[in-house]
Amino acid sequence: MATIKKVAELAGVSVGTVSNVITGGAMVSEPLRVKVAAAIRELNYHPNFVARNLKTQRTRTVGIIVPDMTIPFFPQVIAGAESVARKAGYFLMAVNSGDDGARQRELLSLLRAQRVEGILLVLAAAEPPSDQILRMIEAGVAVVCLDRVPDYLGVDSVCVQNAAATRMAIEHLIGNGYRRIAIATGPLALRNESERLTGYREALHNAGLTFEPSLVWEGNLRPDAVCEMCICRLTRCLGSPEAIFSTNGPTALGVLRALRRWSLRVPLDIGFATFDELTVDDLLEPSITTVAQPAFEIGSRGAELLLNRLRSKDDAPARTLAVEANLRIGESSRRRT
Amino acid sequence: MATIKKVAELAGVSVGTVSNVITGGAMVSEPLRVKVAAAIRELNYHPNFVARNLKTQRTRTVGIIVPDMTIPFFPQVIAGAESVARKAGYFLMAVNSGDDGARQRELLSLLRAQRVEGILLVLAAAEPPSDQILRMIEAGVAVVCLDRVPDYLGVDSVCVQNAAATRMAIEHLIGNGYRRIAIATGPLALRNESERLTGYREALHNAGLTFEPSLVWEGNLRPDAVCEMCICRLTRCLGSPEAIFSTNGPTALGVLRALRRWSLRVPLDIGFATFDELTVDDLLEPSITTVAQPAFEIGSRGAELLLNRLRSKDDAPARTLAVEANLRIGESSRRRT
DNA sequence: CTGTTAGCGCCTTCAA
DNA sequence: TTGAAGGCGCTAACAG
Repeated sequence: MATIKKVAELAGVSVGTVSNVITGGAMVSEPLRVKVAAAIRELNYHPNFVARNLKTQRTRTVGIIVPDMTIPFFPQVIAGAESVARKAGYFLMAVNSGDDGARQRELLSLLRAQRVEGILLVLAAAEPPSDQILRMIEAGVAVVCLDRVPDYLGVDSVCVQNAAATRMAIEHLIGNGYRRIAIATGPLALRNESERLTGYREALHNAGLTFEPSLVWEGNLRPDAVCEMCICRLTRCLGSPEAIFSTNGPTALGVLRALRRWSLRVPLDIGFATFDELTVDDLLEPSITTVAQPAFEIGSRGAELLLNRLRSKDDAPARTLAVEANLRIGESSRRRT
Repeated sequence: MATIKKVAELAGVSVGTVSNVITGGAMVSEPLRVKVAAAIRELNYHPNFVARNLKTQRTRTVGIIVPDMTIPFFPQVIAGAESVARKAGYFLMAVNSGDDGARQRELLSLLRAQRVEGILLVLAAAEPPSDQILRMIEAGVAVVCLDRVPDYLGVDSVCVQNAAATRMAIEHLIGNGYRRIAIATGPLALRNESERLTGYREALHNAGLTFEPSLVWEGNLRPDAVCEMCICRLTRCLGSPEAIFSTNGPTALGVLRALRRWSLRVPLDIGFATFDELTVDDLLEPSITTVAQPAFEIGSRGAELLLNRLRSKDDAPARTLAVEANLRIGESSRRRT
C-alpha cells in the first residue's frame, strides 16, 4: 500500500509537505498542493491512521459496549452516541458483550489495547468489573455507564428515572380503576428492575393500596421463559390480578404471550402496561400503554459526558444523569368499567 | 500509560523478553516469565495494539457497514458475522451508513485508513461506490457485499434467493385461493426488490394468472410513507385486491397500518404475507405469514467468504452465495373461503 | 514556505 | 535463552 513517502517521491516534495497538505496544518503553496494531490490520487494513497495514532497518541475513537444489539433499545442508544461522537470528530465502534461478564472484560481490555479514548458501557447482567473499570479511568480512559448504573462505583452514568416513571404508569393504572396490579419484572438483582419495583410500591402506597408480595412476579429477560412463568403464576393466583405491569420489553412480550395463551383479552379481562416500547406496538391490537425510554437521548447524553471528560481532563466527582421517561397511553390500560 | 519498556525496566529484563512473554512467541525461562508477569500487573500494563499493528502490518480487524442498526434485520447479520470473526481471532467493528451514499464513502475510507483487513458491506440505497470498492480490493482490502448485491461488480456477495422465496410465498397465497394479489415493494431500483417482483411474476405466470401492472405498488422503506401510498392505491383501485404481498419489513408495517386505517380485516377481508420477519409477529393478531430471511447466516457466511479471501490471498473470481429463505405460514394468509 | 529528522511503542531478526 | 537495534508510517518541531 502506498505510503506518504511514495507520495512525496512522486510529487517531488518532502514527506513533511505531504503531511501538511493532508492534515491541513501548515501552509503549503498552491503549486505544491496540486502536485501532491495528483500524486495522492495516482497512487490511490490513504493515510495510515495506525501510524498517525501512534505518533499523535490519540485515536479520536470511542467504543460502546452493549449487551445485545438485537434488542431494539440498544441500537437506538448507539445511534444517539454516534451522532454526538461524530459531530465532535470522533469515531464510534460498537461491540456486543452478549450480556456475558467474561466477554465484557475481554472487550474492555481489547478496546483499551486499541487505545480508544473513552468507553460507553452498558453493563452486562453480571458482577460489574469494578476493578477493571477503575483502573481504566486511572489510566486516562474515560468511562461512562449507560442504562445500568453500578452501585458504589465512582463513574459517570446516564440512566432513566426508573422509580418516577414507574410510579407514573402505576398511578395511571390506578387512576383508571385498576386495584390488584401485578408487576412482572426481570431479575431484581438489576438495579433498574428493583428501582422500578420501588416506584410500583410507592404508587400503591400513595394510593393507599396494600402491597401484595404474591403480585411481584420476578422473571428474566427471555420472553419464552417469562411466558411460562406467567402462566404458572396465573394458574396459582387466586383470582387473576386486574392488571399487569411489566418492567421491560422482553418481559412484556412474555407476559403478552401468556395472556394470549390463557385467552385473557386486554383490556377487557385484564389491563396491561409496560416499561419499554415494543417496536411495532402501534400494530398490536390493542395498542399498548408504554413507558417510553429516551434511548437515543441516553446515548447522546452519555457521549456528551464522555467527551466532556476527554476534553476537560477534569477530576470532578462522578455525575449521574437521570433522564425522564414518557408515558404513552394506549388502549391496553383503558378505564376499567 | 505504561509501555513495554517500563515493564522491561521494572522486571530487569530487555524489551524483547517482555515481548516474548506477551506474544508467547519465543521461549522464556520460568523465573523471567514470572518477573515480567509481576511487572505487568504492577504497572497495569496493556499492550498497545496501535504500535503492534503498525509493526506487524496487521490489525486482525474487520469492519461491517450497515445502513441502519435500528432495523432488526441488521443486528442479526452483525451477530452472525461477529461470531465467525471472533472464532477466527478477528475483531469486528460495526458502523452505520444511515443509508446515505456520502456517509458510506466516508466510512469506507475511514475503515481503510484504520487498516481493517476486510469489510462486510450492506450497500446503502444509492449508487454503489464501485470505483472505491474496486480500488480497495486492488489495495488488498477484502470486500464482501451482503444482502444487497451490486450489478456488474466483481465482488463476493451473499444474498437470499429472492425470486425463489417470493415465488414460494405467492404460490402459497394462490394455493389458498387468492387470485388478485397486489405486491407492495420498496424502490425497484434495488435489486432485491426487483428480483422479488420477478418471483411474483413467475408465480403468477406458472399459475396461469395475468400480471396486472396496477397491482404493483412501488413505495419506499419508510412505513409511514408506505402507509400513505397504500391508502392512495386502495382508494383508486377498482375493487380491492384479494391479498397483498409486501417485499420487505418496513413496507409491511406500512401496509398493515394502511389496512388497519382502512378497516380491512386480515385475513377476513384481505389476505396478507410479507418478506422479512416482523420481530414480535407472534403477537400480531392475526399472526403474519412471512418469508424469514436467515439474517444470522447471511452475516456468518459473509464473514466466512471474507476470511477465506484474507487467508488464501486467492484471486479466484467473485462468488455470489444465495441462501435459502423459509416460508413461515401464519393466519394472515388463511385459505380464502 | 519547505525539507530534515526524531521518535511514538512494538516486534523481529540477529548476535551473543 | 536473552539483549540490542532497526524500522513500521506518520507528525511535529526545527532549521533552512
